[in-house]
Amino acid sequence: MDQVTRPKHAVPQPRVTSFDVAALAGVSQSSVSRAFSKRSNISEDTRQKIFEAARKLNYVPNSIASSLTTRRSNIIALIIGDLKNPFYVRMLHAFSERLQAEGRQILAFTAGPDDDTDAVMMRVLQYQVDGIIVTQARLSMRMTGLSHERGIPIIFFNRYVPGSDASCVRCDNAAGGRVLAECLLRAGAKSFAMIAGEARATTSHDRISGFVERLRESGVRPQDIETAEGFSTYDGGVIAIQKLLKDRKAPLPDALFCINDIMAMGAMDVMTHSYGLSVPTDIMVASFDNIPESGRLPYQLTTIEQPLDAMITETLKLLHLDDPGSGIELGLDRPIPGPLIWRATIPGSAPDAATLATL
Amino acid sequence: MDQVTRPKHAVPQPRVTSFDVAALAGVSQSSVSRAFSKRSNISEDTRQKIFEAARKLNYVPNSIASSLTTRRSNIIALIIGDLKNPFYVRMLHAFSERLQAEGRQILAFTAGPDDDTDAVMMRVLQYQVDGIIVTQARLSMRMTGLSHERGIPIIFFNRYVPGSDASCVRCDNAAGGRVLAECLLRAGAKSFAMIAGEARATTSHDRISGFVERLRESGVRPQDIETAEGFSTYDGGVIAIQKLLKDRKAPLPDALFCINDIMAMGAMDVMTHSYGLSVPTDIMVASFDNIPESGRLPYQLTTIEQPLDAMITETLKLLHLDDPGSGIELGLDRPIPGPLIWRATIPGSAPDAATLATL
DNA sequence: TTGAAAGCGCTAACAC
DNA sequence: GTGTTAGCGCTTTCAA
Repeated sequence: MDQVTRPKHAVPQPRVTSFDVAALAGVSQSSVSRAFSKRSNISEDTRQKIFEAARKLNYVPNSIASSLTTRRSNIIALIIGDLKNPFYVRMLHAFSERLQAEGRQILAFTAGPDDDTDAVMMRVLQYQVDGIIVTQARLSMRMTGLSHERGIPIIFFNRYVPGSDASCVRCDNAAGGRVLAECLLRAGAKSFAMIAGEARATTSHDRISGFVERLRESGVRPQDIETAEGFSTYDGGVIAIQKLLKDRKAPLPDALFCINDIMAMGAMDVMTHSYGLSVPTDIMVASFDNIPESGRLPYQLTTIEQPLDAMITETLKLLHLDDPGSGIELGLDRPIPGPLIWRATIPGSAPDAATLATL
Repeated sequence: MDQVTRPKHAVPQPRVTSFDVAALAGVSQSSVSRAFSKRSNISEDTRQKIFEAARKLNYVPNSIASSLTTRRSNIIALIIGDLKNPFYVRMLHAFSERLQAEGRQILAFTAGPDDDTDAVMMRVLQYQVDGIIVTQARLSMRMTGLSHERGIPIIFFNRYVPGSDASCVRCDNAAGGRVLAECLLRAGAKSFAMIAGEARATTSHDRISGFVERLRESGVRPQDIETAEGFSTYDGGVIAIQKLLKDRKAPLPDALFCINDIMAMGAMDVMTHSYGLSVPTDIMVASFDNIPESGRLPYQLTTIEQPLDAMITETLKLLHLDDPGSGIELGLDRPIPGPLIWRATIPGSAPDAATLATL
């Protein structure tokens, strides 16, 4: 009775291999292999016989072993910076579902801004992944080269690295910036504040430059455009708006442009709760991403949606997962337009599509 | 000049193997293997010689091949339901960092509530992972059995499956529920509403039962405790509070207990923006998780923190990643107490630790 | 400390 | 359509 109090342990069984299944089914081992692989010459009859034997033995093919011979692991590496921005969470989830549906899985690698990305890449290469998706992190040319030499394609997702030989799939950020500027202008805004992300981030840079470009075209003077940096996080948005508002003598700008929703949320929370400001009455707000949070009651953000599904489709296309022999195209850039999501942070109604198209 | 307009393609190079390195370094292939493996008998001299050759050839050990012989992949499967709740995002990120620091990676598997979890598990087993962490999904006994037979431990994270032979690491939900009840009681609450999660979720069940238990002990009558179900999502919280408040004739309950922060946020947004209610003046709120969002200006939730770091440490301990031969202990349950995070949704100040300890 | 050789479990020619 | 056989790139005895 003593046994009951001791923790129970599982007893590991010897591994069941395709040889065991072959023996039980009375066929050769290679037939077992054929039975479990798509489009291979095997009679339905023996296949069933094999499946039956496999079921009896609880046989599961060893994908590690098969990767070794086929040189395909069906694993895609996803190098992710951090998950503070819900957009990247959505992205991760969507990639995982899409890939899993086609029999592949995501191997997650984290690379913070302070981490040695090259070291992480070496780890990635060890795992013999079929492709690499990089968000937020930056990669040295040496590393992209090593990866490409091995036939492993790299896609920068939502991050454009000028001069890199890795390809890039991203939202058309500059175009979105122009659209948002136009919306604000039409709603009557004359003076502007912007909360940018990290200066090095191309995403931030492109959104800002499209936005400012359109403003300039409409005759807005440089002194009517203020900027603060928000590091693309909620807390960064909070800090940036405080810098903009604290001890302010000048009148409030008419409109605030945040380069992503999460910073807009931080900024709005501060304006609403610490300064008693109303949006859009006191100040209009526009941003980017259309994360799920942006539609919630306290925010109702007018924003440019990142066309996630289209971006993922394009990424998977560039990855050429199904015909690895085709060679890796280098340095492709795929900007995808994102739709305007009109909500409540800009007064009035959305410009019609025709108008926006001419931008 | 025509070439310039054609897309450039990377030319795949033949793979560099340990044999190539051995040849260049003038040693045997097995020495190369030794050089790259921890604690192995090799002179520092030849090791350096080999590293040098490896560097010249850009050699990276093939971990797929090594997994085949060692039967260890250094890959941990993480089966995740969905990422709508930020708590699971934090968890994913924290696991990934902790594992990566010790030379392992996460292979992500998604299993929605409608997916066939057993089919997902078969996929997991193919990849020869060293361990499996399951959140949100439920697993059949057959599958846990198959995994354990293969020597692959399974840990349910933040999910207790009574009777399962897989072990479980979780927050002590019932204790947290009691603490929150006590806080609300001390703040003067006499009537209560609760927003529960899915009925089948043990997490929700335990939090609710601890909460109600304490209420009963203090003489609160059953008719003074209302319940609505919120499916553990933001939108679910919104719907639940609307059901509770719409066409309400009875007076408002004194306090609202939500079994997680994300639903509390949905409920608060509705109460604030649609009903003009103030927290905690009109109604107190308490919840669970301490996700980063819960500390933001519009919420300031008083909540029980899920002790994520401790939970992860315990999970890694139960996984026995470093001594796989030790056998898998079955059916362990590790409830870990979560600290009370006192903010602004309950008036007054927090009960002292001594008081809470006696609960 | 080092090298030779036998696998790990599977796929893919190649014969039959 | 099926079986035989030679690897895939590595780790790990076993001898030297």
